[in-house]
Amino acid sequence: MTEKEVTPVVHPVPHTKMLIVLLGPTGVGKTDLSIEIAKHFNTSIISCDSRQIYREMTIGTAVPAQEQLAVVPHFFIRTLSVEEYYNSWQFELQALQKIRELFATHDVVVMTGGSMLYIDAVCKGIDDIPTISLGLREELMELYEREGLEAIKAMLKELDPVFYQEVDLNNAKRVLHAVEVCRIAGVPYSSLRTNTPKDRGFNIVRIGLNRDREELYDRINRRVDQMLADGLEAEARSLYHLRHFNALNTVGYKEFFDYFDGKIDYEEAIRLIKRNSRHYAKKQLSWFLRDSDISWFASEQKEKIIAFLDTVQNFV
RNA sequence: GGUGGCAUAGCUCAGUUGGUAGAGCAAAGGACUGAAAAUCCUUGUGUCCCUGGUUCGAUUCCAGGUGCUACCA
Repeated sequence: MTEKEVTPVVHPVPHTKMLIVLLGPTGVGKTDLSIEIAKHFNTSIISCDSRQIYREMTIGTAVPAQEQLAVVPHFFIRTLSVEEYYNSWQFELQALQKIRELFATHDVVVMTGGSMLYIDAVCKGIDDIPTISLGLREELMELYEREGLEAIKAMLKELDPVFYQEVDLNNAKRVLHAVEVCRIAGVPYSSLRTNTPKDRGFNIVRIGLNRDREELYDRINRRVDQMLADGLEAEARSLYHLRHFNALNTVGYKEFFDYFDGKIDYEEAIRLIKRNSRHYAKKQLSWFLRDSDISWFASEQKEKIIAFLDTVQNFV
């Protein structure tokens, strides 16, 4: 306490544990490297992937192979059914709990994946917001379908004029969600948004993996061809009856559903799966690149990355 | 070899009755806190094949060349 009087700045408790977050666009090569890193530090892997978490989807989500999963313990892979509701906040809670559990016996834990919001949820935290009831969601959805976005916008303007100014008013999902929160919480959504990262009590090192754009796209295209050879169409067909679940609003499946419905032909479905995967990769890069806390490496710099992580750990 | 057609964005092509151009696809950039592989926004890309000629002005008309293509030999 006397030290505090000398230095007015309160020093955070030195963290002795380190979470390595390996991130990057889809198809860049995160899976292989994450296993190497986990082996190097003799630890486990937290998967941070909003689709690999569903057990019914395997081919289309590029889940690590059985052999790879056997090398290092993986968590949050194929643990949920596509019929279950899930969101980034739940992931934040569960992943954090698992990470802390692992820290009891490990100094380092590896997290890898490409789900941007899920990564941020774990690293920075998501604001406390009451859980939305499915009843309200349906009620507002109905209103939206009956009276259009204008009606929902008008509600938001009334409930939360501050957020109304900030939000992308063309984005129905955002507007709808804000109204949901206001209705459930009884206060404006904007008043619940703190925009302050939470301290996790451990160090976080974020490694961004990237590679030449053309090469990345080529890998993505070829990976889709491999998925097709592995039976993606049959997998999609087996999930067709569950297509209305949000989990199946996923690249690789939704295009096949349109094909099954006769809306597009087979060639078009394949073309769209490839294109949408490329667009997804681009979108991920947009999100990650604006984050100045990420240390970027080219995908082939494996030794350099591990050396970098060793240095960071020794510093810790 | 002969005759015709074509040559414009990364691709497929449209167009300019002569005033340096536009669609689709591909692509690029961005937003994002409880649906996120979701959802939403923005953007164009150019020696109009080359060289001459006519013209105030040619991507457009004319001639020659080159390339591709079709048919005939």
